[in-house]
Amino acid sequence: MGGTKERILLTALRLFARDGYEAASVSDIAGELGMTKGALYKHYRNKRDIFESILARMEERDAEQAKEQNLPEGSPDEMAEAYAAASVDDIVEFAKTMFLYWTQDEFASQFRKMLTVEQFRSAEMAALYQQYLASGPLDYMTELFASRGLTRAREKAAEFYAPMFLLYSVYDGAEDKAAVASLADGMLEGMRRIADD
Amino acid sequence: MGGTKERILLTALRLFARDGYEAASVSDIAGELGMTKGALYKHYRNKRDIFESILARMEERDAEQAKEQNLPEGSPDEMAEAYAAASVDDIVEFAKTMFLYWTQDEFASQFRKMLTVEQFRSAEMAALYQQYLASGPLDYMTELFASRGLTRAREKAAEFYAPMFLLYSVYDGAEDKAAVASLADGMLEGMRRIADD
DNA sequence: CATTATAGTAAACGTTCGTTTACTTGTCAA
DNA sequence: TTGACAAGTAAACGAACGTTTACTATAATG
Repeated sequence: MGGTKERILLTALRLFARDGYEAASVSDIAGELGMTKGALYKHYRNKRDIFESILARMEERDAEQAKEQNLPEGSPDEMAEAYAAASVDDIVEFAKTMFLYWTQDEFASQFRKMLTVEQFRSAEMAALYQQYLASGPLDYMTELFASRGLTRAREKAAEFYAPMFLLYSVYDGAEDKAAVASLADGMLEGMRRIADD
Repeated sequence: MGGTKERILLTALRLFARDGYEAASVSDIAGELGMTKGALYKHYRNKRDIFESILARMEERDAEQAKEQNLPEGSPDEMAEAYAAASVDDIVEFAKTMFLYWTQDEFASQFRKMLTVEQFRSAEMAALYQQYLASGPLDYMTELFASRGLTRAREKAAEFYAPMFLLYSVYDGAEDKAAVASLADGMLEGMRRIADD
């Protein structure tokens, strides 16, 4: 008894992220793990089952991570309180953590790529992509700024989040990934002045 | 003799953008066009030939578009001259045109989505994605600001281009696309102050 | 009018797909 | 020691894949 089921999950995620769900075959996944495809079916009912386990895993991780941050995921009332209490430094720190999470964390990084390549295939995938990576974080940061009573909250949120979002893509294509990471860090440092108007 | 070859190209692009190259089948493409897959082979040698015709088409369009703008694509010397001559208003206008192009123009919009979903499959696709949509435009705008003698050119370029880049994705997932387009317009208007430091 | 080219169909080719089946092995509990 | 279970293999299944072939209808050309 080993972490075979886990290894299947991670390998499938990596191939789904690179090739897309349809183009990544069950044989490919099994081949990468040095086993035959028949063995996969001892651990998952079918290919779709692996995919949905990945989505479920991300949901778990997301819930855990929200608990570790003090920035909340709870009821509207709780959120409003925590928003108002958040300093600009808190927000910058939150953004840095978020960038490192989606670029450095192996699972999150591959999951982000998978959502990127699957987003146009169904309304469900489009919604998840928006929620995790596009309008979701943007709306979140808009609330963050609005609750602090700042004007032009939406524009500020975009000015704040957009560079991070762009740097995800630049990071993915970069040879020197460390350089992009430090560029992102410097950029976020510079962001502290956005809220000072 | 009709525009059958052209209709195949556009339909294939739409399906490659939605499903990815591998997952979009020759039968799917033919089915959308109300013909059998055998007919496709009277116009293209094989599936890959359709894909490469799409890439070639984008290259043509890109060259034409560069000619229509007065912002150049030529030798380093020409570029430096034109950069220095470009006013901030020119840059804002260029950015607006660019946003409309990648969201409203049918071919460009689908091509952008196709690159997005194919970018992790090969180094060639990764390079094209970077060139057309990520580090390419970012480097271009960095040069634009640097040639005008502005400090922090890279940061300014990112502040300028990043919101556009984010809004591509928000636009794709939006129900009210007109609202996102006008948000983008307002945001670019606000960008005129970036260069005033 | 006969011929040639074009653009289509229908069917078949060999390969790969996701999935199932029959069988083998090792481990561990009764 | 035996028997059940877990985790693997190899082979087969039908369906779908990209591609090729043989054939048909239509229209332009000598």
